[in-house]
Amino acid sequence: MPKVLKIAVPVPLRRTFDYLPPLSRAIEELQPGVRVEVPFGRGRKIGVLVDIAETSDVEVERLKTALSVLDEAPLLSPEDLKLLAWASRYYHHAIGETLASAFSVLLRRGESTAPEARRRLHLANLGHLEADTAIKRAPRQTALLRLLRETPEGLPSEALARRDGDFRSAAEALVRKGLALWQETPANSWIGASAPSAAPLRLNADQAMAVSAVTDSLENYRAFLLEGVTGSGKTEVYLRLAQEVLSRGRQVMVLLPEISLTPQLEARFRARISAPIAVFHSGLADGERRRAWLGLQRGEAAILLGTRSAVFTPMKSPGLIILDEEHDASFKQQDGFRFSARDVAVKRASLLGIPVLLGSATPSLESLHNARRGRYRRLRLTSRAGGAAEPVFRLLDIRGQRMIEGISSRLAAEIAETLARREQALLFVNRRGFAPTLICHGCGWVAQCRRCDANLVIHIADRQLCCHHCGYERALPTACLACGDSELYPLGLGTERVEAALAAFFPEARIARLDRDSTRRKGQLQRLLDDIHGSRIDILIGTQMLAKGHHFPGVTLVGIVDVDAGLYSTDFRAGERTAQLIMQVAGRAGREQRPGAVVLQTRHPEHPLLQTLIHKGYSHFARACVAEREAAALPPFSYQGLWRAEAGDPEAPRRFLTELAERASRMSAPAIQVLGPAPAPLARRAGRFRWQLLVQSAKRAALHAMIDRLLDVIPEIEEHRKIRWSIDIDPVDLY
DNA sequence: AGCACGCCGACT
DNA sequence: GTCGGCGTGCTC
Repeated sequence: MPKVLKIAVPVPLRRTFDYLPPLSRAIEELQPGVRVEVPFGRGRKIGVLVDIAETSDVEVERLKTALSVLDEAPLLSPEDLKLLAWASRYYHHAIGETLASAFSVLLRRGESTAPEARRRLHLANLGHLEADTAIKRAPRQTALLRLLRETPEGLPSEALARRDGDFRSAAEALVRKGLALWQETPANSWIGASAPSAAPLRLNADQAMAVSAVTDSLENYRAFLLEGVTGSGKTEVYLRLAQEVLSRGRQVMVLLPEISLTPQLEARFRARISAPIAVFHSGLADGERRRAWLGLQRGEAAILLGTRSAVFTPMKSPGLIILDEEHDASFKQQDGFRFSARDVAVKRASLLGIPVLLGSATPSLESLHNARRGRYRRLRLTSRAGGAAEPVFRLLDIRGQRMIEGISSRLAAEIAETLARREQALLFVNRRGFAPTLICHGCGWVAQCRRCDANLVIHIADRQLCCHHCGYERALPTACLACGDSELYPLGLGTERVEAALAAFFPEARIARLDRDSTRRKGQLQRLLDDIHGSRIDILIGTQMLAKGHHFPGVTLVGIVDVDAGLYSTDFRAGERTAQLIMQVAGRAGREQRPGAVVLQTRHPEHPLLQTLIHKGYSHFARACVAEREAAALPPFSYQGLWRAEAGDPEAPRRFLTELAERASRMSAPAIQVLGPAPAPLARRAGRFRWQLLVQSAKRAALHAMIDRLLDVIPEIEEHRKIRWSIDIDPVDLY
């Protein structure tokens, strides 16, 4: 029997496939972690060699021979493979797809790792002089020449094939005429490497303590929870540690919840660190992404800056993982491979024997609990660096108050005072659009989405009704679609409506809105942020986007227009999230020397969440919340897996999950609770009916064993083909 | 997931 | 008589 290659093929199947070694390469040279092209079905696929075995469960005559090995040396190290195998098992996700997620797109497609020659097109001396008239009959060449005159650094060759036209032949024509010339750049030259321009800041006692605690354990696995309010100087701690790790010749991985936060952090890292930084941002072309990926894999790039999908990127010699805003739900992937980048980061650090640092002003209850059990070491930054004052919270009881478009007169007065002091105000409204509902005064009809169980949201700017769940859009009707009455009213508040109201209140003020709609186009967010920093904005209205990371030093008043929306929800995590949101929004105020005020409009000023949070602080609130979770045996005191199922047939998902639940109960595992099936929170979305089944246990191993057994019996369930199902481990969105 | 095979309805 | 609907089964 010849040796057998165990290949993870990128298909949604929970097993590897066996192949005979290719004829081209001696088996002794093969190592797990190389990409292998294999015949699969009637096509070919790029898989990853995960193991070399003596025998196969498949008869040898049925085995196909691998076509070729794509890499000289493994692209994934044994530690990478171990991490990915763990993730595949833990999240019950197909091994081939799990492994594929570690590669950049081009490498996944089987393209070469050989560094491509990089060329830039530059203006030749002649090009400076030549009048455009000489080539006026060639509009492409004229346009390109003009572009080259505006870009002294030259144009990369890959930028010539653009969406607005292919300029490659025009480029060659200009080169032939001596107006332009190609310049080669070495493939491994990093655009990122730069001379540091900023000096390190002085550390306060807390920061110094945190830096030394992590430094002391750089040679071992250790998880740290770095707790510090906005402005307490977490970034400075990250920078010091990064420098220390780099000085030991190792790499640093830095993960952030979302891409809009990378430019700020990137700028701070670049100002202080001269080593090459590989940033994974959404604007990266496939080729650039491969270059960054290979730079990290080969150890040419020293720092990785990215979002959750970067957590699996192979690195040659990682020495530290930093994950900022660890409480943020966007670290959890919400479709397909539903992993938590935070939990994967911790696992990766433990497999590598290196420290991981989780930072947050408002740590998740999971992490606080881990700290309390001694699994994480807690590090606290108690004072605001630079001596800025803590914001002052004020509950604004709006019961019986006269409200105009959701704004009480007292809030309006506070905004007026802020503007009079020539300071900035920030208003948080957790919904984009004008109003979440359109209702008919004549008959009570409400505009609903035809395909979802949701109301249509009014968007005044483009005079449309939009479904925020399926993307459905229609023109704003002028009369009721049910009774024809023309008295239609917007119900509820969105950012657009608050913006319009404030524009009427404060006609002189410069008002800006920051939400997904106003920042859709590239560069718009940056422009808005620049305007805020440049004091060209007086009042800023925005959604969640405002709450994350951005610093607004000129803001001294923060208003939360409707805090009650977050207080009463069926999701057991709603309280935690609301508290985090309040603290995060509050963190935008009172930077630098001016104290900030946070005003919360509420009809429930006595609500325990608000009282505890505001008078005793987040830590206190979190402790109370953890106690409640313990009493109710909810996470982090139990572990959950959520089975989601959806189909066009309204009853099929329920029947499917009921069958699954019955099989689970027949398996008689006493440590397991099966809850449901229940309709999903949005029971109908984009025309599909959705149900879910919660599997819960205080014992993690028992939960996973049960899920594995259920996965095995799914093919026996009659309707399993009609249903699109998925399993979500450690779900963060239950309802 | 793809992709083919296969067996029943409306068309050149 | 065919084109094509998507149910079923398989991928080493």
